[in-house]
Parts: sequence; C-alpha cells; structure tokens
Amino acid sequence: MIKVLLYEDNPQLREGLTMLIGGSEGFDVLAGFKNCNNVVEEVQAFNPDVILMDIDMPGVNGIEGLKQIRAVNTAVKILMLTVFDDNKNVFQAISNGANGYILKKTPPGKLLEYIAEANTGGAPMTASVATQVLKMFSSMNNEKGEDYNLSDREKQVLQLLVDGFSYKMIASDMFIAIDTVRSHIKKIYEKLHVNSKSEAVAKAFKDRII
Amino acid sequence: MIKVLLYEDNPQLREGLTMLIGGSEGFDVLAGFKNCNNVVEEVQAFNPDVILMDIDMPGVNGIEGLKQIRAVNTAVKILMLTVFDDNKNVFQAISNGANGYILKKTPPGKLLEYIAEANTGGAPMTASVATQVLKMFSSMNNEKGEDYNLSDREKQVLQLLVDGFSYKMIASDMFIAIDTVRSHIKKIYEKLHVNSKSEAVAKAFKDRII
DNA sequence: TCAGCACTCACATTTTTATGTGGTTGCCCG
DNA sequence: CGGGCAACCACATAAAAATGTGAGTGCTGA
Repeated sequence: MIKVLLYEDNPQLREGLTMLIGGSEGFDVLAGFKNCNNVVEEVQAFNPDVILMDIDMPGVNGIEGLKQIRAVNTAVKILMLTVFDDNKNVFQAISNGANGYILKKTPPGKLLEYIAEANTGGAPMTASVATQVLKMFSSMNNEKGEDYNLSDREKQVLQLLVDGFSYKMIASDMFIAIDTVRSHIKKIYEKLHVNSKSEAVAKAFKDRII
Repeated sequence: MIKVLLYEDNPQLREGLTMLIGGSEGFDVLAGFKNCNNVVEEVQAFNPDVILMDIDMPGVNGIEGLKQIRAVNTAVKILMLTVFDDNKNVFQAISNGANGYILKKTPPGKLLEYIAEANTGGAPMTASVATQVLKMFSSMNNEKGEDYNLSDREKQVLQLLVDGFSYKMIASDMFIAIDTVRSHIKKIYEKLHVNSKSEAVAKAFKDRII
C-alpha cells in the first residue's frame, strides 16, 4: 500500500485526485492540503511514501515546500505536479531533489503508474519535461575545452594530485620512484601550460580533465 | 509511418528488433547495421526519423556514433539502447545530444511507445536512468554544501590561490606582507580541514566556495 | 631499422610551502 | 571596559615542490 500525501490548492482537483488515487488498488491517500504552510509538520505526522506537490499554490508554493521537506527528509518521494513545464520551475524542482515532474494533463492511468514508479525509486517525468532536462544538461556540459592529450599515466598522476596526494604518496601509490613522479608532473605542467600543482588542479577542474 | 534505423552488433537482437518494430503498425525499419563505421553516410542515405543506437559495439561504439551523427544532423532522434545504465555512459550520451536512453530489458510494448515518443519530441528514459540524470543534475547544482565561514579576506586569498598565485604574488596583489598571507592561509587550511594549497584549491572547486 | 615517445630513474639546487611561536592593532559586543 | 576576533606582521625551520640535466628501456610506426 503506497501512502500518498496531496498538496493542491484547487479543491475540485484535490478531491478528484483523492478519489482517483484513494479509490485505486494499492494506493492510500492519507490527506490533502491546500498549501504548504505547515508542510514539515504534516509530512512528519503522516509519514507518506509519495507526495504529490502542486507548484502553483498561494502562500508557500510547491518549490518552497519541496525545499522545506528536503531539509528534514530526503527519503520521501516527491512528485511535482503542475500545469506548465516552464524551464525555471523544472530546473528549480530537480535541483532541489524532486523525484519526478509531471503535468496535470497526465491521464489518470499514467498518474497511478508514475506514483508507483516514484515509490520504487524511479524518476517519472512527462516526456516534454524529460526533453527539457536533457537540453539543460547538455547545454551545461558541452564546452569541454582542449584535450591537452595527457597520457594515461599522466592522467593518473593528475588525478592523484587533485586528490591531494604529495609526490611521495603518489610514488608509493603508483609503485614508482619519486623522481619518476617528478618527471611525469613536469610533463603535465608543460602540456597544461602551468607551473604549479595548484594551477594544475584548478585546470583539471575547470576543463573537466578529470 | 516512423522510419527507424538500427545499430546493434548482436545479430539475433538486431533481427528481433527488426521483426518487432517493422512488424508493427506505423513503424518501418529502413535498415540495421552491426557497427557505426559508416554511420554518417548511412544516416544521410536513409534519412530516418529515429535511430536506435546500441552503446557497446565493436569498432566505432554508440557514443562515438552519436557524436558523429550529431556533427552533421541535429534533427534525427537518437535513442540510446544498452544493457547497463552506468553513470559514465548516461552522462556521455545525454551530453552529446541523445534524445533518450533506454535499457535493453525494456518490454517490447514499451519500446514501441518510446520510439513514438522520441519521434514526437519526447525524451523517453528508463526510470532508473531518469533517476540517475536527476541525481547528476542536482549534484551539479547543489548550492555550496558547508559554509566553512571563511572571512572576506580569507575568501579573497583563496580565490587568488585558485588562480594560481604564489604567496609572494598574493602579498603584492593584496598589499600585505607575505607573512600575513601565510597566516591567512593557515587559517583557511584549518577551516577547510586540509593541509596543502592544492587540496584547498580542489575543495574550493568541489564545494563551490569560489 | 631507426626516430619518436612514453615511461622509468638519478642527482643537484633553488624556490615555495607548511608549521610553529610569537606579537600589535582596531573593532564589536556583552 | 575588557574579552574575542579579524587582520596585520616577524622570525625560524622543516618539508615539499619546481627546475635542470642526463640517461636507460621498450614499443610503435614510417
């Protein structure tokens, strides 16, 4: 039995969802609320498996509610439910630990499926939302700079530098002499056009070499 | 009629997929290939709507194939198909413009649904993959974990360290004595729980202090 | 087969960092 | 008004890193 908590300001929709979900085999609607003003207390009191959270609500909105819940509970599954799949809200929601993001126009059958999916650790998303997420993701990560073509060994050394290892530690970790570590590092500096450990580390992060 | 192109090295699976998809109403399998060695030419010749792309193939693998296609064609929908939902591949795939990422264990009915969804601009994803994507996303965007409460001056010094400045340079840049730089840095190390410049730099990046 | 390159190691020297132990100012807040 | 703290400075020493020069091995590809 999947225990569901509802947050939705529209009384008709809230009723409708309660009927639909509560009337289905395997689902139980614990309660429904019209805003997130006491969301933390309510979640703690009811201890649901899945929360359906509308975004556009008066008072404390869904994103804010999501944050508040996540501040004290990272286990409960939270499905954002909204009319629009606007970029900003999607971004905010998933950045703050929402487990899924579905549109209100989702057909009833699908909705139940999504809730079940979220409950078992999935991340149900309306297709259009998924598309947005992928776009955001790829736009964020596309500018891998140059290659610097470090050799495997050099990459390995650089990784250890990033992890805060000293030359001595790297040497013992890689089973080579400390002087060998030195020459690797000298080579790395040449390739990255830097001349200190910390610059190399910074560059490794900036250019996502590691 | 959705025109589909298949890339899958396993002959049985390729045949099976061809049967399944080609035998379904509204779908047409144009061709199937066992590797991506001539992927660009093939895609241009057949001009499919959707490409099903296996990741683990000998020769040019699926990720590489994806890149090559995207270099010349950003319109065709590409669905990655794989046995594992390992982090690295998912990341690579979506960073390079895949439209979806589904596991081979996906039931036949779902598969057709996914292809149709991709064709209409959706981003079908196996739930476990979607979960991963959300995790990656939120881990990339989580606002600075701890605070470490560095003072303004300390933040300034750390910033210069990240920029590759030596103590001497920091001193002249900030118009303070090198010994003052030292004491600032010692304090920073205490607060960040590190004991070397490069560790501090790494932490600055990881925890987005800068 | 020969040049190029990655990888390995050695020795020496200088520079930079890290650590420790002091101290002085000036500000804010109880 | 006095304690706490950020910011400043000094001296000393040990450890680590950076730089230079040189050299052997083994693989690869022209």
